[in-house]
Amino acid sequence: MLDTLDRRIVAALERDARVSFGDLAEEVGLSKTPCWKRVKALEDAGVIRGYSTRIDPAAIGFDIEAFIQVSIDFEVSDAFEAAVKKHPLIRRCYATTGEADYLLQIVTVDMRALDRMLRVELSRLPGVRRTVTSMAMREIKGDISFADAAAHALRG
Amino acid sequence: MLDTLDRRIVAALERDARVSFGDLAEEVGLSKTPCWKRVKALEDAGVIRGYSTRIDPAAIGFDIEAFIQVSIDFEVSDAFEAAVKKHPLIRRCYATTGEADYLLQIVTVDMRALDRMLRVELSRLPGVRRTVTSMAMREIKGDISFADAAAHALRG
DNA sequence: CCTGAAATTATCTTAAC
DNA sequence: GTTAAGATAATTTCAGG
Repeated sequence: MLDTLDRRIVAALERDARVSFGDLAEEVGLSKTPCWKRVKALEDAGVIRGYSTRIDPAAIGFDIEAFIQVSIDFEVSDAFEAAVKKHPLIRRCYATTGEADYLLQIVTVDMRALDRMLRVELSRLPGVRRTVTSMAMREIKGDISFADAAAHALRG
Repeated sequence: MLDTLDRRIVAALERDARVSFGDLAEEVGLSKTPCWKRVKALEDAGVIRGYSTRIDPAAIGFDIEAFIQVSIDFEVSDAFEAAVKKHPLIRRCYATTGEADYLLQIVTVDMRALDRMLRVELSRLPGVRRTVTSMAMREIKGDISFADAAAHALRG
């Protein structure tokens, strides 16, 4: 699995995906060449899936976030999942155990748009039987460092 | 708000945060300098919060993901939230409306670690009264393009 | 598997238009 | 907004520990 140096590299890249190899190497205590090689190896191994940009939803007008538990007819689960992937306001979706079949996280600009999203768009996705909505009032924690998680898992 | 070019820039940066300004400019139909200026402006405006690396949890051994609805004593909500922020296995946390007070997303390496996480660690966080756990069996959709979401919100 | 240096190529950033 | 140019950085290669 990841050794200490890999975890340092991953942690640094999670913090700032655009750090230069020079700075990254210095930060993790390597010289540039092996640092570069490790990053490439992590990319090839699929540990690093890509580099992305964190956008502030509120800064572009998405003031409403909500979680929606969705129960469906499983005969049309493929069509449901395809529709979920296509819908721009559905931020994340997981198939879950428990009372509902899926957990969705969505964004909208306001309550009016949330109403429209639930009443008009979501309810008409393939197979949707029942939805239970919970508003996200505040984000306490956005995304963890998987490098820190890995270090914790090793210890504990 | 964001104009068409800004949205194209954001969409491209969400796909690949390490794209060169040369390629980015070509992709969005600008020359390098105005493209670079727009990116800086988006950073200064807080639209771009930073650049991060997508890690595959499964590739580093985190085979279990779960959502946990947590109800707490609100007198100790600050301590609870501080503990959540510190815990490496808590991936995300939102304060929510509904039956529970918070929704947590956690990762663990296996079921044994999940049991430990729930029974030993989570239950001992400040103020925790009740937890309801749901396993994430499969990720249907990871993270949206906020640029696409913004374009959708404008249209509809 | 590491270091260090050197050469090439690409990219960033600023300045002038 | 464009084009152009100097400063920086990325990437590859190689000799050596």
